Amino acid sequence: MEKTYTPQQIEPQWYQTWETNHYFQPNQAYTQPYCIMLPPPNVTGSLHMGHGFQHTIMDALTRYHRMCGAAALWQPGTDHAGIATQMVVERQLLAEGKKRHDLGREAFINKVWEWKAQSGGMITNQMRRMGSSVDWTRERFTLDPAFSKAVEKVFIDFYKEGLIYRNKYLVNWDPQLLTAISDLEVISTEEQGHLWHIRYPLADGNGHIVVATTRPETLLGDVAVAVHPDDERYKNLLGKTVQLPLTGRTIPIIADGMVDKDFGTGCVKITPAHDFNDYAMGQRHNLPQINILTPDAHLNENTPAAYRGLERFAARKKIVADLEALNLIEKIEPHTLKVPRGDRSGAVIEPYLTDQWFMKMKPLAEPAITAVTAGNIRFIPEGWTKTYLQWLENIEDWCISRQLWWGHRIPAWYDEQGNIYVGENENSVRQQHQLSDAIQLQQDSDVLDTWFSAALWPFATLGWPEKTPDLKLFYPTSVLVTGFDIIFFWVARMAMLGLKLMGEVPFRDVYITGLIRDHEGQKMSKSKGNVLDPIDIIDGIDLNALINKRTTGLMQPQMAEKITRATKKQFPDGIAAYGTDALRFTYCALASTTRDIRFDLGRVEGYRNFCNKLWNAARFVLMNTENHTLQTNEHALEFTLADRWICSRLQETIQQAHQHFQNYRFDLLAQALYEFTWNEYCDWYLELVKPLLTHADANPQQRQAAHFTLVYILETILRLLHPLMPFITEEIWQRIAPMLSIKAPTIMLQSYPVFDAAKIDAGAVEEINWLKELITKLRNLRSEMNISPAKYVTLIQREESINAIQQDKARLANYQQSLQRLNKHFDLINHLAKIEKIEHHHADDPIVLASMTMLGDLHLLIPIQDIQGEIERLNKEFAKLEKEHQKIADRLGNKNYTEKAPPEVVAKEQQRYHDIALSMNKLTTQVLKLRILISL
RNA sequence: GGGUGCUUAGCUCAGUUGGUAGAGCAUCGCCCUUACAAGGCGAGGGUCGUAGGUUCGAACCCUACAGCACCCACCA
Repeated sequence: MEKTYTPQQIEPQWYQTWETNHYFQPNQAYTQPYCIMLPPPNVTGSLHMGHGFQHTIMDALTRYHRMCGAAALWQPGTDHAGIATQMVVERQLLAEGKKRHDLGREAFINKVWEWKAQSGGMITNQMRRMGSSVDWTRERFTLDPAFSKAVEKVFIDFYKEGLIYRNKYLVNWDPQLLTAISDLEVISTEEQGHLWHIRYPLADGNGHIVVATTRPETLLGDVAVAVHPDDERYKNLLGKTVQLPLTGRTIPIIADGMVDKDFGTGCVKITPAHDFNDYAMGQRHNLPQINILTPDAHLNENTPAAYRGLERFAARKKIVADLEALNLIEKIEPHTLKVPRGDRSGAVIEPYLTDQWFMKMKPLAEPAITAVTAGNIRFIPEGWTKTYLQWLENIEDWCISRQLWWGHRIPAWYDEQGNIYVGENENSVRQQHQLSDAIQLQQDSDVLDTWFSAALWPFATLGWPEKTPDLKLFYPTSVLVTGFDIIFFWVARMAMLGLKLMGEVPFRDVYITGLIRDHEGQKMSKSKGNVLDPIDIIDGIDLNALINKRTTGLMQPQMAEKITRATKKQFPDGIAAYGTDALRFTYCALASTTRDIRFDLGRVEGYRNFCNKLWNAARFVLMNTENHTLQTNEHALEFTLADRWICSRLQETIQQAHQHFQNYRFDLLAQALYEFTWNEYCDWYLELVKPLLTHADANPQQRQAAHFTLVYILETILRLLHPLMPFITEEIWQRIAPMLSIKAPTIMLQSYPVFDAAKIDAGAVEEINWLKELITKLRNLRSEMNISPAKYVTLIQREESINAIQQDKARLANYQQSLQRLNKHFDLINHLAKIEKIEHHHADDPIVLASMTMLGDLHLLIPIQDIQGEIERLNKEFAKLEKEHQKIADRLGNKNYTEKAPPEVVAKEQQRYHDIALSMNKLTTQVLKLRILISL
C-alpha cells in the first residue's frame, strides 16, 4: 500500500470496474425488493451541491440494502425540464440574434435535441464521479418514446374521465416567456410600490368616489366599483354609476362582502380580466371581462387609441400623468405590496384570460391525503406531513398546458369550429369520430407542464402501462429522497397519480433532506457567486479557476468584483482535492433533521483526515500481518481482553448502524462509525495490542488472536463504512479480504455486518474500561505535572484496604497475564503510560513525595519535586469535588426528592455522595501529609 | 393574515422515554512514541434565546414573548 492516502489514485478506476461488471443491477435471485427512484435532474443540467447531497444519501441507502441482501434498484434518468431547457436554447439563439419563431417549431426542437446530445452526458458523468450506484442499463428520459406514450395515455384517459378539461380561465401568465404557468411557479416578492387614490366621477355629476389601486393601468379594464354592503359612507351610492376616466365608459357601483372597509378608501375598482379576486367577484355579479393586454403585456385594441401598443409600465406612467392632468389623482401613497413573479423568468406575472388545459385535483387529492393519514406514506422528518396535507386540502385545479415547444405535445386536435378531439394521433382521432378528410384538423400547439410527466416517474420508468415484471417487483418503491422545495411540485403529484393509476402509493417513505447553504447560511446561487461544485471539492480547484467559474455568465456582471473579493477571502489558496469519499462522508455527517445545512469545507477536511486515518490503520494492520499466515480457526486462538472488548464494541456499533439506517439518521450513523473507527479501534485497540505484536517472546496464540482480530475488525469496519465511502473501502478491502480467505470480486456485494449478541462480552468491556480510565488518569496526572511523556516514572500504588488492593492487584495481574509476561514488568501499561515499575505501599507508610490521583480505592502516585505546586493542585481538585458534593447534599436533603424520585435514581445519587466524600477525605489526608513534609 | 422550523461552548451541530450538559473544528499546553504531524496526549471554555408554569427534578413537557429563517394565502 502506498504510504499516503491519495484519493485521486484510488477512486477513478473502481467505478468503471463496478459498472462494467454490472454490480449496480439488482440481483434478480433475491426476492426482497428495494427501490429508489432518482429524482430526474434536468437533462442538460450539471450537478450541484444539493444533488451531491441527495445522491450520496440515496447511494448509501441503495448500497446498504444491496449488502443486506435486497434486489436493490436505484433507477436513474433525466427530465426534459420544459421551460428551463427551452430557455437555455433560446438564450443561445438570442446570442445569434434569433428568436425561436425565426426557426419554426421543428427546427427549434431539433436545436434543443442537439443541445441535449451535446450537454446531456454531463450530469450523468458527474454522478459517476460521486460513486452513485444507479443501474445505468435502465436509464430513462422523460421524452423517451415509451415514456411519452405513457404520458399520452394518461392525458387521453383522464380527458375521457373528465379529469382533464379545457377552459377559458384566468391563469398566471408570464409575459416574457409567453406561457401560462401554474400557481406553484409564481413566487410573490415583497416590493416597494405606490397606492394611487383615483377619483371616479359619479355619472350624475354629484361628486366622485375615490378608489385606491396599486395598478392604475388596469383602470382601462374596470367594469365596476365595489364597496362593502354595510359601509355607511357609500350606502347611498349603491346602484349608481360612475364615469370611468379616460375611457368614456360608465360602470356601476356594486356591493360585495369581500371588500375590506378599512383598506384604502373602502372602494375597489373591479377588473375581472386582470385580477383573481375581481374575476371571482365578476362571476358573482355577472360582470363582463375586458382584456386590455396583449400576450407580451402591451395594451391591446380594447384600450383607447392613446394607450394602444404601450408596454404595461409605460402605460401606467402615462395613465397616471393623464389622470393628474385631469385632476383625478387624490393622492399617491408609498405602499409595499406582494408582486407575483415567474420563478424562471423573474418577470411580473399577469393574471390573464386564456384557453388552457386543467387537471381536476380534488378527486385525486383525497386518496393522497388518506394515504398519508392512514400511514401508507410516511414523511421523515414527520413534520412535513402537515405541509403536505395542508396543501392537498386546499388544492386548486392544475393548469397543465404550457405555450412552449419543448415537451410532450398535447394530444388534442381542433376542427375549424373549435371542436376538440383527443386521441393518440390525427388518424385515430379521425377514425374514432368518423371525420371526413374534408375536415381540417389542427393539433393543439401547447405542451404539457414538465411536472405532468415527472408525476408518472415512479411507474412509467418501470414500463407502465405495460404490466412488466419490474413494475410488479419494484412498485411501490421503498423511499423517495428529495428536498422540501418540491413536495408540492412533485411528491404530492406522484402520490396522487400513483394512487390513481397504480392503485397503490408510489413510495412508502419520503425522506425530506435539508437544503445545502453556504457557510454563512446563504442559499447557493449563481447570481450570489457562492456556488460550490461537488466536483471541485473532489478534484480541487485553484483560486483563479474558481473565480473565473463564479464570475462568467453572470446575469449581473457588476457583481463580478464583489464575488471575486469574497472568493479570494474565503479560499485564498483555492480548494484542495479532498476526494469523493471525504465529500460523501461530509454530506452524511451533515444530514441531521435540520432544514438548513451550512456547508463548511472544514468538515470535508476533517473527514478527509478520517480517510487518511483509516488508510494508515490499514497499513498498520497489513504491515503486522503480511508475513504471517493468518490463523482463522477461532478455536486455536487465545483472545485477550482487548480482543474481546473490541469485538464487543463492534457489535454495538453494528447495531447502531442498522438503527440509524432505519431512521435515516445519517449524521448519527457517520458519527458512530467515525468514533468507533478512530477512537476505539485506532486509539485504543491498536495501541493495546502493539506490545503483543512487537515483542519477540509474546504468547504466539495471543499474537495470532491479535492478528486475526486486527484483520477481522478492519474488514468489518470497511463493510460498515462502504455505503458512505465506497472507494477507499473497496481499495483497502481488496487487500484485507484475501487474508480472511474471502474470495469475492468486490466489497459492494458482500453482506452488511450483522449484529451477533454472542460476541458481546460485558466482562471484557468492564475490564478494559477500567484500564482505560486508569491510563487516562495517569496521562492526566503527567500532563498536569508537566512530566515529559518520554520520561519513565514509578507508579506507587498505595494500599488503603486489603480487599481493594487485592482486587486491583488481581486486575492488574489479569492484564499482565492476558498479555503474557513480556520483557518488562507491566508492559501493557508501560506501553501506554510509560510506567517503569509499580511499587506497593501500605496506607500507613510514611509516604512520599508524590502526586496522587484516584481510581476507586486505588491510589496512583508519581514522585514529584514541587510539593507546594502539588498542594495547590490537590486543593483545586478538592474545591471541584466540594462543589459537586454540596449539590448532591442539597438534593438528598430534599424530602420530596428522596420520597418521589425512583429508588434507583436516589440510590445512585447516594452512592456518588459517598464516593465523593471518600475522595475528599483522601485528598485532605494527602494535603496534610504534604504540608507536614514541607514543614519538616 | 395563517402555518412550520430554528435559538445549546468562539464556530458548525448532536442531545434517544424529563435524572451528573456532549462531539468535531478552533484555542492553549506537552510530544517528530517504529500506521498516520492530514498525527498523539492533555487542558480550558456553556445561567441550553427571555419570562412564567407543570414536576422532587426541565436543554427536553406546557404557555407567552423576542430574534432569525422558510412555506402558504384573493387586502385592491
